[in-house]
Amino acid sequence: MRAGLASTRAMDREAEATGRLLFSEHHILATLNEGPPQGIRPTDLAERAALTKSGLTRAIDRLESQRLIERRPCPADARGQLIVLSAEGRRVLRRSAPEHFRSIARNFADHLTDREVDVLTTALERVAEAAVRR
Amino acid sequence: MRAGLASTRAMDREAEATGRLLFSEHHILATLNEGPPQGIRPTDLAERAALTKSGLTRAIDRLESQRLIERRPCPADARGQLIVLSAEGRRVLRRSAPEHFRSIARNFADHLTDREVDVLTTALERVAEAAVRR
DNA sequence: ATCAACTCGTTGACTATGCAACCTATTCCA
DNA sequence: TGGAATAGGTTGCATAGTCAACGAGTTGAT
Repeated sequence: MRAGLASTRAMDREAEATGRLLFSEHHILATLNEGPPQGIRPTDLAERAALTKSGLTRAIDRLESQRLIERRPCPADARGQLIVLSAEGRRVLRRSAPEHFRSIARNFADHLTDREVDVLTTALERVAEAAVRR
Repeated sequence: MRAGLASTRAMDREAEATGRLLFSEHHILATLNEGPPQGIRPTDLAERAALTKSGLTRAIDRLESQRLIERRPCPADARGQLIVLSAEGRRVLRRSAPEHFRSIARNFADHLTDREVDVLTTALERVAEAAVRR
């Protein structure tokens, strides 16, 4: 927990200072970018960002007000939506990415061996899956 | 990050529901309990809890208002303080601990092999040390 | 076909935490 | 030894996130 909290904070401080996307913002945009072109449902996005539904609503609000994403009605379910990356969002993501990854390296990955990265990835993925499904 | 966020949230929800100490509260009291009897300096405590100075001030405020800890003047440095676990704090910690550890097991450790626990511990400790020192 | 139970996303109210600025005490350099 | 720089802790203000309750839409059992 310490590692996650302290390194996320360090990365966000750097991002703020250089005008880049915050860690969680980058993560949401990247998830959208890698998803299907029609968009992703907020509930799915919440799971992948480890946010609650309401937390995700606020995050979406912020990103939408910056015109980085769009809310679209979901044709398959009138309650739901599809969140889509805007052209501007894609630009900002692309511009942010290189320094974002360097920041992850500096504040996290560079302190680990390749083997440790492998173990962490599979092990924590398992923990996250279990915790999210509750 | 997902694993840490989601499992901490799950544990805090359980703790709230059963009237136990929250994860971070337990961590602070346990750190005090394991430290020297004269107490621990807030700045040290902040590092061990991955909080900023101001975040720790607020956490201390809350625990003090519940009479679980005490602020004492620090004889060696008139600017500083020593935070000490109160008798009541020790009682509450002891009472909270068993279910706290079971909750950690359910929401985290049970999903990992022993080897994974070893790797995570040493690797993430290294990351946390590096991130905290900034 | 109906209606109860559930799901989706939002909102209000609240909490934890961050940063920057501040005051006080300490340290260190000239 | 005097004064600038630094460190310890608190505070004002801002923000992201939580939970519980809600309205609207969907599902499923009878």
